[in-house]
Amino acid sequence: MSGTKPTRRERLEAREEVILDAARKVFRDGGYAGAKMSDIARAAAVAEGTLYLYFKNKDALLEAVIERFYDDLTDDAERGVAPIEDTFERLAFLARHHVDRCLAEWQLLELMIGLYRGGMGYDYGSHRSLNRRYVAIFDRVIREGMHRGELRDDLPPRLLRDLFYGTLEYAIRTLRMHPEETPDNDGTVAGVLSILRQGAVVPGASAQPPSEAVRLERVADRLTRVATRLETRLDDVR
Amino acid sequence: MSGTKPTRRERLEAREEVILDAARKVFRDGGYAGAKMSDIARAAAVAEGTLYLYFKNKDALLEAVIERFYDDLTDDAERGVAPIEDTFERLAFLARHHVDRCLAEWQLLELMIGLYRGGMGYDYGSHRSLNRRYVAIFDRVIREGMHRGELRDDLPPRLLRDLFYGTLEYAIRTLRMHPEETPDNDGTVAGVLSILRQGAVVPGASAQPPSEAVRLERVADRLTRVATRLETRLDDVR
DNA sequence: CATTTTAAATGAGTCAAACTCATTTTCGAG
DNA sequence: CTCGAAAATGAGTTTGACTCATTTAAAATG
Repeated sequence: MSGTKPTRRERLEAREEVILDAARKVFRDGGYAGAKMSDIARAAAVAEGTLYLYFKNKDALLEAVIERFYDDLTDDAERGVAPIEDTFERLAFLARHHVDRCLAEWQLLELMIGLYRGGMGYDYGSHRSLNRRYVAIFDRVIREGMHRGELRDDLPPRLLRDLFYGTLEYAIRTLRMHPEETPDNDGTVAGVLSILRQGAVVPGASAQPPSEAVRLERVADRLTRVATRLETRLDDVR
Repeated sequence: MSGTKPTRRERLEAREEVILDAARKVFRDGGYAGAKMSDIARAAAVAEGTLYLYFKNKDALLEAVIERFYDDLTDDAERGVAPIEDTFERLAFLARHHVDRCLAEWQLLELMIGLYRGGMGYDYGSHRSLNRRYVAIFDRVIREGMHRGELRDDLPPRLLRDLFYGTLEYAIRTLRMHPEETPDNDGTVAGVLSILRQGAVVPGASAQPPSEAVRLERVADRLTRVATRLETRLDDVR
């Protein structure tokens, strides 16, 4: 790799990266209005006009930045969920992941929401597809949970999604707004899960004194999981 | 009232109202970037410079508009909750009210979120106190519900608040983003309440936990379903 | 290797919109 | 009616996004 002269295309892509990185930083700590195109150009060591060769305008540049953020978020979520078996552990991971990442770069998140500030004839399309891919991970977990009989299947997944991400993002916003209070992300995540558990779970799966009924249900859980494993194996065989 | 010549102070306040009304309209259907100060001035039948006698700058004007929106929202919520006795009916009212109002003027809502777009050294203070007053209504309902023994009191009200408003606002955003799907506000509201009900209610206070016999039957059902799944798979393989 | 052609980069210049301020208008008190 | 202060005005300034004629670098050609 080193030693080979980069092709034209490679040079262009590298420069785009540089610009995106610079823009991300400037947007992150300046906000939309605070981020001047001239600042971004300087940070990327590029002339101002050059920015417009790579991105139509300031909005398009911000959108590209957000697209990258979203992509990273999605990839990491996907990788993180993959090895986890239990539905609730999966949800716990997704919640943690979302909160941690969004807190780390919450400015970008707010910017993203702000991008779609009314009117301005904006094209939601690209954001929609990003969101769809991210949210698909959650949906898959939910669907599988329902299929395994661990989750109530009379609730639309859409509602669960709104509840899950809505609660988390609202909590993040609340948190950023009252910085004097101690964060307690764990508390938030645990709380959401607790409500989901006792609110979206097939009745009986909760703690309590482990009655015979509950034990039976746990056995059923285990059998369900075994079945899932078998199914996976069968898929492999084929 | 009519016939009396307005005092100087009254005239000033009236003019401020006019400006605020104009600004609200222009912001609402132009968005932040789309709303030009000159448009607002024209809509208020006032010179551009005059705007700056009443509001320090564009941001301050937007903030004032939002403050009014929030105030109205709060007053109506307060009035609406007052005569209702039952905790869940109160929550249902608050949810409905929030969704309806926010959908009607969602542009303002997004603008509000957007106002606090990073950096720009903005003072969250005023928004915080607005939010506090609005949210206090919800908190009161929750606290009373806990006191009456209708709600679990091991959950922090803050979490319930994040869940309630977070879910609703996320749902609203989802809705605005996918206009092809049918709205179904009722569904959303009902869903949130259902989850709250079965997730935040003291067990036994409302729906009794199912009897052991019922649970056994459910377990049997689940096992049957598992078996069916396995059989299907095996058939596929063969 | 020299030359032509084509792509990429530049930054001075344009333009639009937020904001300022010297001037004018309005209005009430004396 | 007159004067002074408060309020309003809009032409002018400033700022920052965006354009485009020109320059520079790279690739193709012979």
